[in-house]
Amino acid sequence: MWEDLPSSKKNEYKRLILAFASLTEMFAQKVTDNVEEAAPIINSKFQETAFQRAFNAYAEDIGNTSYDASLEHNGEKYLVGIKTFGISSGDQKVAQFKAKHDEWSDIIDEIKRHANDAEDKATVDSLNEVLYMKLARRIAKIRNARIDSSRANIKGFKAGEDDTHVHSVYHVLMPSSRNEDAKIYVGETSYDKINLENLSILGCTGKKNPTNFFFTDGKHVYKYTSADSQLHMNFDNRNIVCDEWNVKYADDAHAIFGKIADMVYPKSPDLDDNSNILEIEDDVEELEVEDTYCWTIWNKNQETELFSGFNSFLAQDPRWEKISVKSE
DNA sequence: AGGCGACGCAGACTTCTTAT
DNA sequence: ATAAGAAGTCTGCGTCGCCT
Repeated sequence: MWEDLPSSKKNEYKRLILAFASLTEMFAQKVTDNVEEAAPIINSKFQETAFQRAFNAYAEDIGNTSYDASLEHNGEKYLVGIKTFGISSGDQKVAQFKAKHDEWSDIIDEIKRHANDAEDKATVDSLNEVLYMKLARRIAKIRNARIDSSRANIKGFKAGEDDTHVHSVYHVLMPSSRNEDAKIYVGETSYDKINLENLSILGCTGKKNPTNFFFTDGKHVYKYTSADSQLHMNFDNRNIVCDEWNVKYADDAHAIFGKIADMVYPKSPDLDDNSNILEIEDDVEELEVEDTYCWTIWNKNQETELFSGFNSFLAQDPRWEKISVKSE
């Protein structure tokens, strides 16, 4: 998809994303002295709207659909899953099956029991191979059903089941890590149904976690973690890069936010106008005085001085002469 | 050898939407 | 109205490797 999209739109997208990233200083928690060390910030919600705006795409992430956006270009239709994660991060969550947690708990329990007797990871894997496959098939079926229903519900255009001009892709932005040159990598990989015909089990993630395991359909490597019923996918980050943007950090991100504040909440001239403030005050309901207290502030000779500790600053004011004359 | 930081995993939390 | 499910995000903790 990416290489086929018009560069003018890609540039607009890039501009928006880099604008946000340039303000990283304001979001980086741990790098205060040297901003250059920070990893560029991408906000995923911002990314979604920026993408939709730049490419005139339709927002699809309504009602828990699998795809975030859809767009059409030169007769080709794209269903797009949008993600952000660090260039050196690991597997990403792609789906969740909480509703199936109870239904699958028997299988999970059995996997655990097998693992208890096992000496090492290899034994866990071989003892559970069949169960892993059983789960993997169920996971794949549900995942595929969701993708199908999302396709059917696509609002942007009619996507026929056998339409060869419909492509589904993951479009991801991957910020560089800390202490690297600040960059954002654009990545793209296929977002297809899991191929049920070609499933193979790669084994558990570790001897201690027998209920979490890897499997593959030949196209992608998936991982299922039973505790939260989450399906993860390996995006092979470095190998799906199709573009690379250099990020420049703003000299004074703070000031930029200040300007935004001024634009959105302009200092109203009305508020500097006293009469207006009086008007506002008039709107406030008059409070009824229930009790009053007063006390005298006198000096050690029990005399009240013209200037006490509370208003002594007035004595220094050259205007006091005039004021005191007037009041007399 | 020991201390420290980076990293990755697992799982919990948040937000939104839909089902009941 | 309320609960439950889905996706997205955050965080604690263990591990590993590097530096002293």
